[in-house]
Amino acid sequence: MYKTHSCGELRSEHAGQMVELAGWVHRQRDHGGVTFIDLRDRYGIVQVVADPARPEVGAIQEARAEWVLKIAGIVRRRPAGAENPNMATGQIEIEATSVQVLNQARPLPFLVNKDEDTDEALRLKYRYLDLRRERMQNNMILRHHVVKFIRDYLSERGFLEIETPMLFKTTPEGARDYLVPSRLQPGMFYALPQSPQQLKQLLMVSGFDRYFQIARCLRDEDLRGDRQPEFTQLDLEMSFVERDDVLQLVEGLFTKMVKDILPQKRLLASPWPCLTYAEAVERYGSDKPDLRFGMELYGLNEIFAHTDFMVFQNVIKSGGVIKCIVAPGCAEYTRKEVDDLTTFAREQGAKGLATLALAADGVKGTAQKFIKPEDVSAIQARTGAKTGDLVLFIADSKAVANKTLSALRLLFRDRLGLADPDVLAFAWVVDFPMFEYNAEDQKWDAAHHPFTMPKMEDLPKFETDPAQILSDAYDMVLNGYETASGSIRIHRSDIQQKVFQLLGLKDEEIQSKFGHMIEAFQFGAPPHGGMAPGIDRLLMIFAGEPNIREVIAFPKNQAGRDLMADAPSPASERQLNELQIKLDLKKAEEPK
RNA sequence: GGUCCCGUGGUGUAGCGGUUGAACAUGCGGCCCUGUCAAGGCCGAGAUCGCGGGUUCGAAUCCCGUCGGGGCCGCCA
Repeated sequence: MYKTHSCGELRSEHAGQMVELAGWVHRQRDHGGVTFIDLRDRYGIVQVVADPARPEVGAIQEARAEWVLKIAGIVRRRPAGAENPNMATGQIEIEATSVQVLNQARPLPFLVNKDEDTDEALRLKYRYLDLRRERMQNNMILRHHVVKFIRDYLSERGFLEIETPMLFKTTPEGARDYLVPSRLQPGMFYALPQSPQQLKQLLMVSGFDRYFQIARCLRDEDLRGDRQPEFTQLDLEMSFVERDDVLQLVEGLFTKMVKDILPQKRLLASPWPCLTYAEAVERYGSDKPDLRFGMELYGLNEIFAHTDFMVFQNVIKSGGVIKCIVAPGCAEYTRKEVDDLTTFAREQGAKGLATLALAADGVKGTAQKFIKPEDVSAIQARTGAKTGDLVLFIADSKAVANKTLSALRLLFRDRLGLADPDVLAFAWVVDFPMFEYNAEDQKWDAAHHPFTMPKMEDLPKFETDPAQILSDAYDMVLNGYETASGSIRIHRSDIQQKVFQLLGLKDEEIQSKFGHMIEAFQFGAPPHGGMAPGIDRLLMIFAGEPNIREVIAFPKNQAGRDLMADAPSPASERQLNELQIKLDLKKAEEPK
């Protein structure tokens, strides 16, 4: 070993000990006759001091930031008055007896001893340096603690961790698959798993009634701040359980996790709130509401039932809704600020935005002249809007009104600082619809996935009104993010057939794509269900990071590229030949 | 596929039509300095303002295109 101790562990009680340390030069302070180095490893930082005139420690003066040193020396209490209360090791220092340079370092492309904003492309290109920063080290350490907690918690409760294949089968439903060509079966393709969904259900058929896996999932869709093409889920599944058994287990897991490893965070409520999908969408316009603040949506169709305002009238006539939110203290918004909100609303799909400003010197706003004074009073009574507030109306289809007002609600959350960053507002959203109609393809899609159990009492609606069928699907939401999704699964092959048929799959297709599932369910499949919390997204929220990349060691950028290794990259002629693949690139650029 | 924003020494920013021979901080190099901890002092090097084209007497600054990066919509069972 190069070292007897870590840089972070030394304290007053080590005083007098001979120690050896190895680490990176965090900072160097050269005073001529005495030179200090802050030596860093992942456990912390300790001050090393030496007189560079002595040859055996002379290297302390040559050393530059991020050089790798081995230090031998004596731990001693710092002289009175020279202690540093801001450092964990600030009571002591190492009086070096030997300073050995293990490796030099070129000046870095950016400073790692400072948490300075740096172009993210540069950070990603030199990710291994970026990961030296305290912020990223902390994120990786937190990630380890979270995953370890999960493994311990579930193991103690009888869960088995079982691995499932990365090379599996493409499925017609859901996200776009990453395909992997087969060399041994030319022209055939594996798919990388979007999740181990089918495999974990088959493990239930095998009798592993409590399974989990820290599973990598891959989806070839466009990226977002909270979405990477490969991400990690806690995949778990249980047999002989009902919905609330799964919810209780997961709620218990995260409640204890927060208590044990996130002491700086507070749960909004325990037990967690539970909303139905319908309720969440009605009150917050979203199936993943941020419950850390109010600012709920209000439906105003009754108040405007007999309005003269043509825009509102027409929307009501055509079956749409008029809903509003109240932005507290925003009545004095300027024309430009309101225009910007309107632009924002349009970007979300709304046709426009009407406002009512309850200013101190009277009611103003774009809708003022269309809204009767008694209706203003009715709106205030309904929403609690006070003088000084700005009421924002969207008149549109239910879906557009909800989506737009939900986006506006989050805009005001950030603008007005309405949400406490130290609060974790976990909540359940349950009773999702089973199917959604896909107008573009004129067919029904599974809202969650096709293995989700419809509510038994809704089974007759398969023939009459699929839109009204609810399912035993549920989401865990946290601070406005969907952080887990799950369901009770279908374990009867007849119901599974029915679902596939409604989704428009032909019998041959069902057989070729999902025959193994249907068949498995005929060999004694137990009732089962589970869910899959997204580890990266949870960590992003736990760490207070603005995007998911900050909690992933080597993430992709928005274009799905790894800027460090420069992936993806072209395959060689030979590789393609072995796979019997010919490229047919439509867009000009040939790979070089 | 669409849309918006960003791109100035190694890094982070300022400058946004002409006293700017592009400024400041930090980093880098040299010298001085025995107690600092974002050490300090002095000196120095370092950017043709992502790239290409245009407008103009004059462009880092305005316009168009392009490349790179980010946010959002679509997409994400």
